[in-house]
Amino acid sequence: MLSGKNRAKTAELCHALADQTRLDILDQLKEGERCVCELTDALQTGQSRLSFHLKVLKDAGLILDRPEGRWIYYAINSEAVEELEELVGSLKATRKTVRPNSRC
Amino acid sequence: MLSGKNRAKTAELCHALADQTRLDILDQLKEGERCVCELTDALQTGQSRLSFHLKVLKDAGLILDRPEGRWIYYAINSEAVEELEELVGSLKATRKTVRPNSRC
DNA sequence: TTCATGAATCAAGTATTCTTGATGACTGAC
DNA sequence: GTCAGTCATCAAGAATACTTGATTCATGAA
Repeated sequence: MLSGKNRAKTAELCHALADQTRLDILDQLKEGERCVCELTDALQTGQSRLSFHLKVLKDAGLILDRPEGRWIYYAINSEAVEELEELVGSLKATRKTVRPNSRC
Repeated sequence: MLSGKNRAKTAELCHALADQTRLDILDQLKEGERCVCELTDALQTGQSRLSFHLKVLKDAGLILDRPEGRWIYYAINSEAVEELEELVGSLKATRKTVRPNSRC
C-alpha cells in the first residue's frame, strides 16, 4: 500500500525511477549485474554523472552493490521491486462506487 | 517494459508518484472520485497547491478529470496503473546469470 | 446582470535536483 | 614504494520543481 508511515519511502522509490538515465541503468541491470565502467560504456556518459545516479538508486534501495577488487558491481534489488509491486497493486484496488461524503 | 521510445513517458509517470502529497491524493482517489474541495478538506492544504499537484498527476495520465457543474471530479486512471504494472513486471525479470561482456 | 463559489493559472521566491570538472580514496600490478 | 585504473565525492552553477498569494475563468443561483 502507498499509505501509512512509509509514504516517504514510497516517494523516494518512485523518485529514483523518475529519470531517464536511471531507467537506462536499470534496463542494463535487468540483464545481470554490471560495473560502473561497463555502464559508462553502454550508456555513453560521464563517470561522475553515472555515479551520482547509481547513488540515487542505491539510496532508494533499488539496487545493490558488490565490491570485487577494484570494481563495484551493481544489481537490481528484488526486494525493492516487490515493494513497487505492492504500491501498484494498491492503486489497482480502485473502487468505482458512489462517493458517500461529498460535502462541497 | 521500461525500454523503447516511451522511456520519457515512464519517467514522467514515476515522477508523478514521487511526491508525498500526490501519493496522499491517490490514496484518497483509491476510495473513488473526489472533487478538489473534498481533497483540500481531507488533506488540509491550500487549493492552489492541490491544483498544482493534480495537474502533475493529470499530465502524467495517472488521473482523469470529469467536470460536473462547477465541480471537477478526479479519479485514478486504470490504464496508467496498467502501464506501471508493466514497468514493475519488466524489473522483475532480472536474470542472475554471469555477465557475458565484462570488458573493463 | 450581478454575485458567490470551485477551480485553474500566473508570478515570484524558495528549495531541490542534475551536470560538470576536479579531487581523493582504494585496489592491484609493477 | 610508485603508478594506473576504478569509482566516490565535492563544489559551483544550471535547470527543475514546489509553494504561496493574487488573479482569472467558468458555473449556477439570485
